[in-house]
Amino acid sequence: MSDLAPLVVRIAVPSPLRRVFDYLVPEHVLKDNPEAKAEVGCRVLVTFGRREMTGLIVGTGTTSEFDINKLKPVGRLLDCSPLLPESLFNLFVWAANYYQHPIGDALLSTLPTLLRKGDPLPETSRRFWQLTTKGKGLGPTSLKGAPSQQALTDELQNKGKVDDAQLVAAYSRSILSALEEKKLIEAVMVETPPHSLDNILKEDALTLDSGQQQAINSIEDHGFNAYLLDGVTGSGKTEIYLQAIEKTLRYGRQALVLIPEISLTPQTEKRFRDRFNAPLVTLHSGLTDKQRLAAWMSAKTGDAKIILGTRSAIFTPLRNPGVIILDEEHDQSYKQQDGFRYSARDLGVIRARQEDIPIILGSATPSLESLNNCEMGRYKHLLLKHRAGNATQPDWSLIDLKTERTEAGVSSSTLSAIKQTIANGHQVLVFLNRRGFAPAMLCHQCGWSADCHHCDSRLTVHRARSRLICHHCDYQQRIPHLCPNCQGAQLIAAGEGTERSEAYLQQCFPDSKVLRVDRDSTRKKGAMKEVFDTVDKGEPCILIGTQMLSKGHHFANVTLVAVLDADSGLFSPDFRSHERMGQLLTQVAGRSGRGTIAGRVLIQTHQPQHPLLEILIEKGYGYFAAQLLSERELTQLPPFRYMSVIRAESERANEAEAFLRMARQIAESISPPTPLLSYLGPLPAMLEKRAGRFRFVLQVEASKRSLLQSLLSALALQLESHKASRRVRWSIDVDPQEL
DNA sequence: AGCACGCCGACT
DNA sequence: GTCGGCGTGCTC
Repeated sequence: MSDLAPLVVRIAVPSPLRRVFDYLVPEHVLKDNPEAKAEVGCRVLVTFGRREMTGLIVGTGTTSEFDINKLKPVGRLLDCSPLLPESLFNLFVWAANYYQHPIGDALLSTLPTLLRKGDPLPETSRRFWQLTTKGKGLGPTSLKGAPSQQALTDELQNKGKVDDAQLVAAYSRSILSALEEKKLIEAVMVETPPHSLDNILKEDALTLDSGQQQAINSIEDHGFNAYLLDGVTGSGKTEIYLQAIEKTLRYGRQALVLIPEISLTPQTEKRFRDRFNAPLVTLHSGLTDKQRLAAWMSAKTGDAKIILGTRSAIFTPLRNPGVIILDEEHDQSYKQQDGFRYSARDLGVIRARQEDIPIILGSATPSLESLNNCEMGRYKHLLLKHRAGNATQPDWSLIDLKTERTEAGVSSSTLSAIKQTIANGHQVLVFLNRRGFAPAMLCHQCGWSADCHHCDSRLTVHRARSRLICHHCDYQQRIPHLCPNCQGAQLIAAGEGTERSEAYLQQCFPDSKVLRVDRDSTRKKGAMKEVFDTVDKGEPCILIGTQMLSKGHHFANVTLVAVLDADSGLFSPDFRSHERMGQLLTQVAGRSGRGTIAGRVLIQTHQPQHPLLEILIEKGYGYFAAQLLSERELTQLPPFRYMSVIRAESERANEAEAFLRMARQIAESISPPTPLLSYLGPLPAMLEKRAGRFRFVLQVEASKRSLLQSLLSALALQLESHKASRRVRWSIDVDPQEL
C-alpha cells in the first residue's frame, strides 16, 4: 500500500447535486485502522464544504478530473467491507440514474438511517480468544502467582479458541485484559455462519386445488423469471407464496416478500410465522432505527430467511437470495412519491434478473403495465380463475342514482339490501372513499363555501371534532356558526363522507353495530385491530370505510358490499383513473362472500350506462383491463409510450410555471420535439395550489426509454446549474403514477 | 440542501 | 453605528 501514486476515491455524498466528489485517502488514514477498506461500497467520513458527512465510495483510482492538489483527504474509513454486494450496489446506482435522482441522496437513502449517519456496522462475527505464540510457549506453572490467569491460559491451551462471552462469565474482564497486555493471549473474530434449518414447516401446507397446483408447478425454483400471479380475491395467492417460499427455504435460500402497507404487516407476518420455523424479520416504517438496522443486518448476513417489508425493503441486501414476492403489485404505494421516486415493483423485477432468481408479482387486479409485460412475453401469466374452497364469485348490480333518492349517500334500495342482510345474520361493508362528515360547507343564503386558504380545495366538515379540515394541508378551524360572508345562519354541510353515512346507518340500525374504518377512526393505536376482532366474531354488523377497507382483510361473514359513489373514478383527468377505479371496485367487491355464502355487490352510480362500468361488471376485471390496455395503445399512453414529468412548485404564483417554460426551452434545444419525443406543458398540476405552493408539471414522453433517459440526464444537469432552479422546488418523476 | 459571503434597509 | 433580510456562489 505504499505506492507513490495517490489513492483517489470518488465519493457520493448526501446532497442534491448530481455529481460525485473526489477525495484523497492519505497513508495515515489507512494505517489508523488497518481493517477498514477504501473500496467501492464502503462508507467514509468526509468534510464537504464546511460540513462533516457520511459518503459512499463509488469508485477508486489514482487520478482525478479535478485538480489533484486541491483534493481534500477523507476523514476516516468506516467499513471493513462493502455494505452491499457489488452487483446490488451497481443496481442501486443504475436506479439513481434511471429515476434521475442525485446519486448520493439516492444511494444513502437505500441504507438504514443509522448507517447513513455513520454508525458502525453491528458485529456479525463473534470474538474468540486464543493464546499467542508467546502464550503457547509458556511453561505450565509460569503464572503460578496469578491463579486465575493460569487457569485461563490452561483452558485456552486445551481448547484452542474460546468464546469471549464464555470466558468473561468464568473469569473476569480484567484477567483477559491483563493477559492481553502481556501479549499472552489475543482476540480473533470468527464469522458465525447462518445456521441451516431442519424443521422448516411448523404447520402443514394446505392442499392446492388444480389451478393453484398448476400455478406452483409453473414457477421455476431457479433462474430469473417474472411471474404475474393473477388470481381473483380469495383464490389462494398467499398459499402459493407460502409454498414458493418453502421451496426456497429448502434450498437454504432467503425469500424477500414485499407488501403494500404497514397495516397489512401484522396479519401477513402471522400467516408466515404460523407456517414456518424460519427466522423472519419485518421492515416497515414503524420500526425504530435500531430495529431497522438489526433486521437489515440479519438479512445481509443470511440469518433472516424471510424478509417481509414494504416498498423500501427492496433495497435490503440478501446473503443468499432465492425468491422475491411482491403482493398486490398494482398498488400505488410501491412507487415512492417524493425524493428518490423509485418503483419497488420495477426495481424488484430488475433485481430478480440481476440475482438470477424468480419474482412473483401477485394481484387480483394487475396493473396494465404488468398485463402488457405478459403479452410481450416478458412475464409469465399465471391465472387463478376460481376462488379456493367453496367460496363463489360475488354477484354485482348497479343502482341508478338518477332515479333513486339517497340519504347520507345511501339509496333506498341499498338500505333495504342492508336491512335484509342484517336480518339474515350477515355482515355488510359500505365503501365510501371520502372521510369526514361532508366534503364541503356552504352558506344557503349567499353561496359562500369554506375554502382552504393554502390550497385550491374546500374544507371538509368533521362534525365529531367540530372542525373544518383541509385534507391536503391539514389546515384546521372551528366550524363557524354564522356565514363569515353574510352572517347568515344557514350553513349546510354538503355532500357525504364516511362520518355522515355512519351516523345515518347507526340511526337506521340502532340495534346493530356500525363500525367506521378510515384514517380518522383508526388514528388511535389498536383501534383497527379492535374493529377487525369485532368483525371476526361474525355477528351482524355494518362496516363503513374508505380504501383502508379494500386492502387485504378477509371478512368471512360479509355478504353485501355497497359502493356509495362509483362516479368519482370515472371523470378524473388522470389517464390512470379508470384503471384505478376498476382495481378499487374489484378489490372492495372481493371483500365479500369469502366464506361459503355468495356475496352481493351494489354499485351506486349516476352513470349506470357507462361502458366501462358495464364491462367491469358484466365481464370482470380481466376484460376491463384488456379494454383499457387497447385504449392506451390507441392513444399512445403508458405502457406503450414512456412518460416522465418534471414537477415544480413555488410560493410565488408565476415562478413554477416560468421555470418549467424555461425547462421546456432547454429540453427542446437538446432534443427538439419529434413524433418519437414530445412535450406537453407546463400545465397546472392536479391541485394547482397546495399547502401554499403553486404547482405545475411539464410532461415529456418518448417511444423509447433511451431517448427519454438521455434527454432527462442532460436536462437535469442544465437545470441544476441554472440559478432559477434555486427559487423553485423541482423534481423529475420517471414513470409517474399521478400527473 | 446547507452554509458563507455580501450588500442594502431599519432599528436598540 | 449594527442586526438581519435574501440573492449568489460553492461544495472534490
